[in-house]
Amino acid sequence: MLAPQLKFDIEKQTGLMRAGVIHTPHGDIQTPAFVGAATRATVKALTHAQMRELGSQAILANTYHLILAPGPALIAQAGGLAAFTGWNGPTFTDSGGFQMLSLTDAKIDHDGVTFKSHINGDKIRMNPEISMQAQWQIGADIHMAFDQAIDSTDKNLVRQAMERTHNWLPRNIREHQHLAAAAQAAGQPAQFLYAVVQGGLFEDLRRQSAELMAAQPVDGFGIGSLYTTETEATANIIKLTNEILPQDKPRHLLGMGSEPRDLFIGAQYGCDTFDCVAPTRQARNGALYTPNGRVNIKNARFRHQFTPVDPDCDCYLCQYFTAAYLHHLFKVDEITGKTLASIHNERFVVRTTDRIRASILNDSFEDYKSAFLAQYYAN
RNA sequence: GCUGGGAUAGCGAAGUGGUCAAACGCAUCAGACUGUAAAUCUGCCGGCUUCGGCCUUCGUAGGUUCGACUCCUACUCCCAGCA
Repeated sequence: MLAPQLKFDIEKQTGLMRAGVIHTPHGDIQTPAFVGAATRATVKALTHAQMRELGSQAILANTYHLILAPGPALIAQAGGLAAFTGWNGPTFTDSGGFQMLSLTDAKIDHDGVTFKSHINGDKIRMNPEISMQAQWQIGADIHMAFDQAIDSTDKNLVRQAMERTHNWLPRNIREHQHLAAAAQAAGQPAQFLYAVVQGGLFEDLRRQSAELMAAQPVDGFGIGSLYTTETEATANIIKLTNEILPQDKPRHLLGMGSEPRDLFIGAQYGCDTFDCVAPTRQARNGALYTPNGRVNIKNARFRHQFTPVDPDCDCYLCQYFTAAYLHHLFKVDEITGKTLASIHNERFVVRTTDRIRASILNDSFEDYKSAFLAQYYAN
């Protein structure tokens, strides 16, 4: 019995760039799409209703965090992530690999990693099998293979992380196939696996990694460990990676989207989905995206601005509230301010990605890109 | 009226002879944030500055001392207790 494949239709392709639809068991994702970061099974400060209203199509939760609480078994009991959260739409999980980079207390070895819980000091052991099992219990539509994320310019370290990721890949796949077969036999919905390309900013390592990944029996690909501000180098890496990866499977650019130009770069060079914590994190800290660049709503100049943050924005914040009001909410630290700012930023990236999609479909991507970037980065 | 205690930068509060433009917290003013240990973190925070310093400050006015936010005197105001 062959496990079902993740269905991905490409509607239009221009060079590496494409617009398509990913069909998940919980609904379709029109791509390119921005996926909301819901690390602990919620997009911070936002309800699912708000996420839907601003046009979000999918969310991404984190296996490591859900292992800590409430535990994968409980989410399985609840019927899986989509049901547990009430989101009832397409979902992704990250594998826990990023926490090898983001958490200082992570001891990495050949088999996996041991985290020391920041909550109570518990040892949390993760490896490909544990991550796959946890992700199957959590039950997102799309899983990431357990990899090692790294942010370094030291080629030896980057190579080491890449080789570790490569060594872990067959274990991810084997465990995933095993769990997929069991689920299929039990009549449960399918879940899908993306393999993650590593190699930092080194072209030869990226090629090597992409070539290995391209040959795997997986449903799609993640592109990991790109955190640099060196835009051109990043663009080049994404491009050469996607030239190697098979065209008919979706690619997810992991964690990139702190800067709107990341979305353009990603889409232009063949990525279909993106996730990033920046829109919501920065929103909570008062940084709002506008077509003319980022603004800090806490700045004194907004105290008396009785017009919207962005008069042309169609989000709930800009439709109903002034910048002066949001400024006030931030100054007195009311939670509503964080919510409104998060709606605005999330809407901004979702809308921008939607427009990128539209521009691909009607052959105006270059025009849209240059106009957007010229305005956003004018100063 | 008496007896104690106290007055330090926007606020609160350390400092009790020199290393004090003055700890620390808050506020102010800015900055950062890329598969979220992030409602977090950083800088600034008397004035001027060629960023090396220079100048003016610790209720007010005097005094002691080489040197005072720190000791003495008087005054002003605040607080507590007693009348």
